[in-house]
Amino acid sequence: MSTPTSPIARYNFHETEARWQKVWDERQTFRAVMDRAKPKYYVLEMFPYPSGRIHMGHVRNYTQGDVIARYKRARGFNVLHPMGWDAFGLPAENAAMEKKVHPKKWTYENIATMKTQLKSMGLSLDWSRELATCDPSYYRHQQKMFLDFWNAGLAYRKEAWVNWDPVDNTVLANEQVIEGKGWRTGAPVERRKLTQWNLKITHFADELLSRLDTLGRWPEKVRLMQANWIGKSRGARVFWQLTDGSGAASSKKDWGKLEIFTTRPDTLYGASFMALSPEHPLTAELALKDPGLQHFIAECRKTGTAAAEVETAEKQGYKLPLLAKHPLIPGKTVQVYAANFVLMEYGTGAIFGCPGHDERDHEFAIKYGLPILPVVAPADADLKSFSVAQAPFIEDGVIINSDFLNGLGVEEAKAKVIARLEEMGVGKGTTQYRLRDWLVSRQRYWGCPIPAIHCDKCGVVPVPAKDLPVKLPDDVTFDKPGNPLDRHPTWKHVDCPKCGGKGQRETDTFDTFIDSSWYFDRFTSPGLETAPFDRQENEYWMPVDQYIGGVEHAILHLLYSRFWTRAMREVQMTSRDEPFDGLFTQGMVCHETYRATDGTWLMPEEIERVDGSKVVRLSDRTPVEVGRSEKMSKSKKNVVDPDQIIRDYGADTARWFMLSDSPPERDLEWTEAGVTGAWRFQQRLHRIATTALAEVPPAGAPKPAQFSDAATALRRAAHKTIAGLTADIEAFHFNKAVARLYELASSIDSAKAAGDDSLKWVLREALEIFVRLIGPMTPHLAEELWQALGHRSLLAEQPWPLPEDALLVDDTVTVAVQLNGKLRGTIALPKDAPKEAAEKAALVQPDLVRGLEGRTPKRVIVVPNRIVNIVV
RNA sequence: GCCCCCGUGGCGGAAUUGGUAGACGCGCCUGACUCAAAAUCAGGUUUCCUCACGGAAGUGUUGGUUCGAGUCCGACCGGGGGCACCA
Repeated sequence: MSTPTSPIARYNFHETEARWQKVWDERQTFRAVMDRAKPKYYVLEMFPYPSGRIHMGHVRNYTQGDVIARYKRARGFNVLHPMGWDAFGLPAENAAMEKKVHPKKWTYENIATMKTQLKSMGLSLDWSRELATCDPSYYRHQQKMFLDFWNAGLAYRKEAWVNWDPVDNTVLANEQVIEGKGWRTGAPVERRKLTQWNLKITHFADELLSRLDTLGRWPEKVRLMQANWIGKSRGARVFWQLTDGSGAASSKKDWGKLEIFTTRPDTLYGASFMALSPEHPLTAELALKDPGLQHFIAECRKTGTAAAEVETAEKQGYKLPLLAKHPLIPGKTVQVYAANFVLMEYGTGAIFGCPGHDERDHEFAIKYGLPILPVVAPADADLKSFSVAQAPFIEDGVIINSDFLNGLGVEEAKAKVIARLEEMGVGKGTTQYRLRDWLVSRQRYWGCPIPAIHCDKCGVVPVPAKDLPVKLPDDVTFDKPGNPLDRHPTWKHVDCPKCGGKGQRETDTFDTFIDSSWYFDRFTSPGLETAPFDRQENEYWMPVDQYIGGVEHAILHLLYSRFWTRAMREVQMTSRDEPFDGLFTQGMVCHETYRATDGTWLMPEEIERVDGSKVVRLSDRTPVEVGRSEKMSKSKKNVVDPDQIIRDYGADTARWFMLSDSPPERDLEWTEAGVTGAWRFQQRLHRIATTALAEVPPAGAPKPAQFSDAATALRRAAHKTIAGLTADIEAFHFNKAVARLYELASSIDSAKAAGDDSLKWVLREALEIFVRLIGPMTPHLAEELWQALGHRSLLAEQPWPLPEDALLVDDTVTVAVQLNGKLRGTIALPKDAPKEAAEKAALVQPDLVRGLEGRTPKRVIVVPNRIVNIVV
């Protein structure tokens, strides 16, 4: 990579960028102070994990946020734009094991490095509010909130089958298992039965779902993903009386009622079997005396949860010595099975099988030779030939073979059967959610300690508030796998706060997603020791007006944060429901991949393009295979270091490139050509401005009474750019904003003022507008030019320019003339010319006349200021 | 399997409510400057026919609605994302 240089390139970005960063810093330009007289605007980008160095994804994310922050500041808002560190997490522990460096040291060193890097980008951040989640002054409040939630019944311990990541040696929340694999390690998760801490996110399931509709400034896609994740289903619980089906006449045991959940109570008359989850308590009870069942349960457990395995896994059942009495058909009983496809975590862990109208039940019934009765038929079906023997019918239709439901539609039948079940006391209409409670225990060291103490006598006891924070011990070892806290010689041994007897600290730590579920609240009062935040400050600044981050957090982080806010509301810490008013999800930064002949991946700087198309390896000139553009990742080496780009081209160039061309929500391809293009434009701008400056009148020169045509044209261009660009920034159309700025730059560049004094004045006006408009995007260059224009103030503190409305509309418009909808030519008309005039002018347009070939128009359609269509 | 999004020049992408398709940038071509190169500046650049004027076709394919479709509707093809034995 080489820096393009030229004798004309006088703009020294190195010196300039450092100088203005220092000025902003010293003058605390971006410090946010509560001021009720001013409207506030809270801009936040998802805070980084301090992994070592910033990457291009950060550069893109923070550039976008900074454009908004600087723009809103110019619009008169009191802007809060803070930065912090999502500092707990496994990579720190992995580094400890691999590099023998303490996680704390590793983390804080990374923070220092990355802070320097972020500062070199010239971001308008209020660094006085910086926080790190691994700091006890942060997590003490988190521990306190957890105790409050616990007290309010929102946190609890439960033994359950959980997802275990065998590589990271910890449990994972449901949201952290992607296609049956751990979200970080990609290792297939294992099932383990453990007692773990959970947060009751399901308590808010309905609200988390219904409130999505009110998040108007969130991407539709994210709301949809959350809605699917919460997964609301309407249906019924139905109670089936169990009886002994073993054939033993003497058995008198009362097996009680089996509760099942179904979304299709309308198909109850088609029931042919019952199925229990292998993990269902009743299955376990029966297994005690049945080695065959024990074996079956063990086999089911072996099958992984990976998508591929589940897809191919055959339906397996184990016949239990039980029959279930049909709640609606007197005298009818069906066989009860344990079945591998029934999930314990959903509904009641038990189902009724209706093979006629469910694919899984159908497959099961075929395998075990169970009856398949149709109870729903298509409205137009011939009932004599209609059959579900080959395949289930799962669409809407008309109920048949179902007594009092016959003839009804599916939805009507559902309502009617639920009413009947409730009447008879054998069922109940219910709503079921797919969402599970949030499992927050992690068997790891580098996280926030869970403030609980286990006592043999008192059970699990909360750590008293006065003893917070429960600090992580520093003296831990990483020489063995497992949780260093658990094997620490002294840390966990404490007295029970309740009885004073011997107790043991909880050695699990919190899921780090808790840390990021309230940091935006902490930014409103970062130094406060007595509480997570000051209520007044919090109510002034929150909610976040614009949140920006990757779509990969569409469910995890965003859903957890929405939950945490509600949990805080439940314990009267806030009255707010939602933390993020506006959300924008930015695309990834991609780059081509390169492979050497031996198959190894190559870094972009290890290759060279020859003759435009051929690519060779720099070191030995061997050919290189160019792969498609993919997300920058260390494993494929297609990464470009932001530091190097900023060093070679400057922060403004990096920022400008990030905003150009690609719409911000889409993936961006990083190319060398694109960067040099952005760099050249910075140089060109500086040249255009300094050249024009030689001609323009001084700042504050009186406005001319009259403008020449050329001057008016440039004024129009400049003022239209203000209006267009303002709308573009509001709509996150940064690529279009950039295109407008290119156009205005060209207009300024081509304006030749020689002898035209009004144009000279306009040249200054246009330059001033231009410099203000690029301020949010390339702040250093803008500040430099602002000063060159003769201002002593800081551009960062200047208001946004407003367009003169009169200059936004043209006197004449170009109207297209069409013949049968095809363009023939154009005519110039005064704006808002009457329809008759437009029609008259169009009918004599030469290209149209030729196209008409003497035919008479049948009809003429006139769209004012746009089009005249002549139909023959 | 279910749900959702997207297909526009060589490339990234523009295109209010249906109303002049290809803004702007990159790349490429030609020219100017230069001993030369780089940089810079000027012009050109959807395809086909034509010296030109001009004309024809054209937004994944296909059918439809309309005076008029990149935009709306149907079917299909291709790419991407989410969920996934959720009863």
